[in-house]
Amino acid sequence: MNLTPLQQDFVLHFGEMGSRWGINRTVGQIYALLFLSAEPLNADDIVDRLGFSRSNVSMGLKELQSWRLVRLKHIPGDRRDYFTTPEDLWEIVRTLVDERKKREIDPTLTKLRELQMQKAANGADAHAHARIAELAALIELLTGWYDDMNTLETDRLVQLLALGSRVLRLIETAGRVVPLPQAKAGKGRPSAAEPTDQED
Amino acid sequence: MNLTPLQQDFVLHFGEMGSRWGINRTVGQIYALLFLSAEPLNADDIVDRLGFSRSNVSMGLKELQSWRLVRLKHIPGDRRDYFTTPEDLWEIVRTLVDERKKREIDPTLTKLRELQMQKAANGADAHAHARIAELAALIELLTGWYDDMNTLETDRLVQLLALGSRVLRLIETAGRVVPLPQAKAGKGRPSAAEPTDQED
DNA sequence: TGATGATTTCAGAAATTTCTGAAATAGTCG
DNA sequence: CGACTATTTCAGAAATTTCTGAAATCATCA
Repeated sequence: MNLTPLQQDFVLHFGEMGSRWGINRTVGQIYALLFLSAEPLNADDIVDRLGFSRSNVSMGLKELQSWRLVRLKHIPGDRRDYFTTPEDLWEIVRTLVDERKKREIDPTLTKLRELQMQKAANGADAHAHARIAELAALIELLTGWYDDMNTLETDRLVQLLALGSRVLRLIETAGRVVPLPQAKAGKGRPSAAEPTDQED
Repeated sequence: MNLTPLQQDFVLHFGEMGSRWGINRTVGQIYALLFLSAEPLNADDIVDRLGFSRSNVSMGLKELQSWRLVRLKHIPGDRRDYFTTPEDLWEIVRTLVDERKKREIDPTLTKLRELQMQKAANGADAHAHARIAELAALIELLTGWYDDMNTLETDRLVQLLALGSRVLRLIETAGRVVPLPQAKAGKGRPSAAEPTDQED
């Protein structure tokens, strides 16, 4: 390895963590290396620094490209492909969440809707059907929220995140001026059907 | 398998998806089965319905317990352990996110802080240090937001999620009455940086 | 077109994870 | 205590995933 101690430490950590996420060690290390690197790297650079086989690096880069997490660059007069991560960290986060949602959530939501269709003719499976409906509603609420937040500009998003639960107080203030729309819960506990401007 | 078609379809799907999440097929199927089941099941019930070996079910249940995703119940006059999932779906979601945060995010945040400490005496690794600081700030923003939201009651949380980005409009309304605190961004890039000569 | 070099593919090797049956352990009751 | 049942542990088998080197493909340039 041809890395500074800082780089090495970071890269090894991401290799380890990679397996807790759905990605393998190689891919994690390649991404970590690219993430820290000030300038684009080509596949052989990565081979030199991480010591994986050329083909493994090739596959790792392909995997990262399928996640849309790396950018391909070209250096004039050099035929090789160079890779970087996006400069903007928020772009990385958005891509990561989008892809994970697409791979890990959307198929399940599709399946749940499909299962909801096959309503048993008799009243069998009542409990299972109820549970599935509840789960589908909850996932729809969460993904709907995410899709909505994802339309915001980063600056706005960061403002909102930094506010955290304090938004509630502000909303209540606003609620005294503008009437609030009623939240439609995901079959959420028969408790709340009352006015929104309650205090705690 | 001693399952209705609905159960079977659901259980098999969760087995498949399990591997996209960090959990294996067995554990996914066991959880799916418990999730749909109207009454608690013991280990042998699970063996009967899913056809795994007894020891595999034992390990799967242990794994689910380590995630705090199942509840242990006892039936009077029966020595065996019975398992259920929490009735309240939101409790499941909260536990899931908490555990994933603990296993997948927190160790990285710790590592990043540690790396930030070892500031190189000379100005070496400047870019890497900058990138690490940026990443740490972003993760802190996100986990801070999460911890904050997690203190809310479910009803409140659902209201907020259902509102989505419309909170912004309400906040602006409030902002005309109460001055808003300024959000402190995670070193968040002045949005559109320089153009990149990337390709697809 | 052919030479050169970059990149990908792919079959099998290596490593890792999952799963099983058998044995060990733990707990309860008479 | 001893018989009985429930549960866990664990070494090795089976399955899956990752990794490699060799060969094939692709692209560029003279």
